[in-house]
Amino acid sequence: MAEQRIPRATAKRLPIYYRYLNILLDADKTRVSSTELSEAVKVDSATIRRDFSYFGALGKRGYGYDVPKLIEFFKKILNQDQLTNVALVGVGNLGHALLNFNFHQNSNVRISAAFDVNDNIVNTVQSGVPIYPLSEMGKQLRDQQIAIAIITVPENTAQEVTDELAKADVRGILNFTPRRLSVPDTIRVQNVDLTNELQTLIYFIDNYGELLGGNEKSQD
Amino acid sequence: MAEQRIPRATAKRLPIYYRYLNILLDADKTRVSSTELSEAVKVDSATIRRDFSYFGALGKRGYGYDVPKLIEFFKKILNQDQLTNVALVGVGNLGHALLNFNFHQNSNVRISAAFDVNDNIVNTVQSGVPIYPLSEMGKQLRDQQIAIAIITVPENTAQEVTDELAKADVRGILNFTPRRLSVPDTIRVQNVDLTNELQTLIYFIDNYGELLGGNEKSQD
DNA sequence: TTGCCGTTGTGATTAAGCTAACAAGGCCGC
DNA sequence: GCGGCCTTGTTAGCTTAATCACAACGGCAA
Repeated sequence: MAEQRIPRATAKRLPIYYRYLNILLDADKTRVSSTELSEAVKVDSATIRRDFSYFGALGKRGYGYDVPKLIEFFKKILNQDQLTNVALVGVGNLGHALLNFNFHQNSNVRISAAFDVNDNIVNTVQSGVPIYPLSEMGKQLRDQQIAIAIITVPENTAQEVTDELAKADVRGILNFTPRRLSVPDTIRVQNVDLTNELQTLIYFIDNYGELLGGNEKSQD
Repeated sequence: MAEQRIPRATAKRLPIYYRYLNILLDADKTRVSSTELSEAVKVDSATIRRDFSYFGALGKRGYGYDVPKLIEFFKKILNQDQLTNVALVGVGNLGHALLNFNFHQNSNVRISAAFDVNDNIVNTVQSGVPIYPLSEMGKQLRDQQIAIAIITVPENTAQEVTDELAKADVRGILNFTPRRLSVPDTIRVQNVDLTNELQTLIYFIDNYGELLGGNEKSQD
């Protein structure tokens, strides 16, 4: 045990666990085993037990895990006990959809400010979120203490926008553009590349075929 | 060498390489080194060389790689030399955005059919794509020989829709819902969970901090 | 209280992936 | 045509992650 760092792979699974635990609680289930969890989230039960064990002994042998207790625990771990405000940069096609996307339903996150260059929407409120001109981005981010930005701008402006975000001391970027961003190492980038996902999927289908056995394992 | 199977991690990077190579070609660069590529796509140069080497000796020592040659090669590998039609299931908020999303700009993929339950849009054409009622899904998918589906339906209908897709012999699913789907092992699932991405990003920021060194490495 | 049963937590093993480092070998200037 | 230089292709070592398998241990019934 001894307070070691959580493996990256484990960290990526935490939100998945957290969400399913909440589903269980909604269904008034107060107890769950790693095997049962495994079925629902498609992660090997041993992996789940190991993941949990990084945080100490959360379960009881012969019994399983206490759902409310786990939820309380992960809520803190995942910072879900406080609201996180994020910014959206680029209110085009995809950006608009994200404004309407209900992040708040499943998590304690909301888009609290958006930025764009389009004069038709700048200084309006879209889906409850104020749209500011891009030129005010730095100021607003600092004033509102926003540390996370989602970027859905045209590919060719992505790096430029990123540089601005860096100046405003943003700490994390969720990047929907296909560009791989250059950032200082104070910033963490998470890429969501839709075209890539599709191409990868096509590749796997054409080349891995039925082989590789049950795909219960290894989604993504 | 000897015709082995491409590692999963490599496969996921192929579309990234492919895209950047096309950017190079557009800029009339006909030659590139692994080091140069490395900077652009944020992948270690040794990893790139290794990735390429799975496909044989594509480069020339002391020279680098021939861009057009690589593109031709990857185009075939990634099935980009022929159009891939995909279906969209669920034309709500996010679904609409995907209809407008220009997959075709960066890849030879297009959404050629969409399905929904909403009578207001069923049997209309949205963004150039015909919307069919969900009840016709099986028939249309078979008639149009569509093997890949994107699902952007409400979470609680996701599994149900998936089961229908399975019956229609779909081979791949790009899943935008937070549910982890159960599928027969003829189907490959790729999950895109936006809430998860954000939560993971938040977790990393709060817990990994500046440590971990340069983040040029290990995005996603 | 006792003993069986079920499920955890974890050591050991295997698998997958990344990166450093360098010999092999082609390019290019002279 | 020759020699130095550059960049590949690959071997080896290392790191991370997944999985197996089981002893430890708490719950629960009698």
